[in-house]
Amino acid sequence: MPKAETPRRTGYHHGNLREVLIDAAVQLVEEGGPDNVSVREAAKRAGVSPGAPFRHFANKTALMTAVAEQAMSRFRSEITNAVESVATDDPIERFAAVGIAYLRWAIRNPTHFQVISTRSLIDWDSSESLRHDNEAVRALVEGSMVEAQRRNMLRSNDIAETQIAARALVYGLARMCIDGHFAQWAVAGHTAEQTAQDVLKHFVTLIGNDEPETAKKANLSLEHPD
Amino acid sequence: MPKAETPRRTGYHHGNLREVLIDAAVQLVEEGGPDNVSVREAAKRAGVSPGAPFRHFANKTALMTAVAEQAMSRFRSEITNAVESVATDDPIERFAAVGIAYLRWAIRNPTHFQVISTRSLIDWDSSESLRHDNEAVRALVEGSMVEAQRRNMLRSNDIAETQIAARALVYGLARMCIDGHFAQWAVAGHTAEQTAQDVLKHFVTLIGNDEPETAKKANLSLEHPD
DNA sequence: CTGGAATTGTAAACAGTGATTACATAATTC
DNA sequence: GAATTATGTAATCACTGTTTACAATTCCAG
Repeated sequence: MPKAETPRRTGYHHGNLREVLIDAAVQLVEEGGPDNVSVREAAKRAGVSPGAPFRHFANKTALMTAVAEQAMSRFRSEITNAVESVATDDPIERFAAVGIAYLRWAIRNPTHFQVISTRSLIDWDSSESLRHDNEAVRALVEGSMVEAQRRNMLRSNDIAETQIAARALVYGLARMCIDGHFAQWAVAGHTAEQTAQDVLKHFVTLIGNDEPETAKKANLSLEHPD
Repeated sequence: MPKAETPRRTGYHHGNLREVLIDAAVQLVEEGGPDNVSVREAAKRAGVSPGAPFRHFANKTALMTAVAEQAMSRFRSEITNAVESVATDDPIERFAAVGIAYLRWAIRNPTHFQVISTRSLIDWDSSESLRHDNEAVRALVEGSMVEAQRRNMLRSNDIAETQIAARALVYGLARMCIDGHFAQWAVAGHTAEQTAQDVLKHFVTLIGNDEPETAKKANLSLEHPD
């Protein structure tokens, strides 16, 4: 990732400070998680005095919210791209694609996922863009769910509950990974990402109307998931 | 809750400082979440100098770990009590009881649930008691799962994946509540706790071998769960 | 008992934090 | 070109976790 932080105009005024501060904060998040971010360090990396950031962000939370907006935008892109590049129009497969892309991004960008999902770090309500991107993902899930029901592909007709269950499952898997509840998984030969995908697919067959394929006896040799 | 903080021996030595500090930290967690805890404030409330706590805890994380141990112990108690007071020996009902007790505790003690589930706050690996209590809950789930499979009550034979899905679902529901992903739920007439329970029961019927009761059309009128 | 050792408190300091204020400089606009 | 506005600096405040040197207390062996 080439940093877009060429401080074009040199001199007293930075000319680009807002974006450079966000970039610095992103970098700090990547280096050591959300707790590693400090306004002062971001200012230092931008080559500016400790008070300068407060001309562009009301407080630290506002800076973190800007970081979250950027992360959320990429998160959404990855998911929408994934579901658009799915060949079939089978709604359940499309739903699975959303979940897989979701988990993939969360597990590969754990610190950023933490930023967008931990509401105490950011000012969720004040950000139009955050709500908008989040709603887009939610609508994607709901759309495939409704279509699946229309085609009578679901086991239960209560798609509201199925949908919440789906979101909770995916969110739970993602957070269990980033919160470190899965220490043993990698050891067992499967990566966290692979395991999470398997569990998601398992769930997808559970909600489906078809009888599940005669249960694979290969027990995945997952021993003691936390 | 009567505080157990009568500083028995007055004078230079406190005599009870370790426990009083934990109590103060617990109080601070209840007042404003984990971020509201500061070692100095805990010391002040214990009537002691800012450096004193470090005679009993190597660092702030160690103090938070002690808080987590207390919370985890109560969390486990509530769950084991709930499952023991379940009349039937139906393993699926017992499994559901675990999940319901889990969600009940998490939603009613959100800040403490945050402490025990956010690994960056505590030193999970160093605490025998945390791992022990956690393992007890996990074993409870696994036990009912294995028994359910033995009685051929499960739709899938892959109980490893079903079990992880169950944990992820419950953890996801709990965290979505405490992370504030459910703002609208309470508005819709149902409490978060009730909704989470419904979704859990929905999941339980999904993993079961029986055909689900002809889908309740009452759509819960949940509009836009985040 | 007594006296040294271990325990557990204090006081002061350090570096780091978010945030505010008064002020200076640069860019913008009339 | 002058006034206004935007955006930087420097200094400062209150607060944080943590460490250090020191003092008071308790404990245990002789």
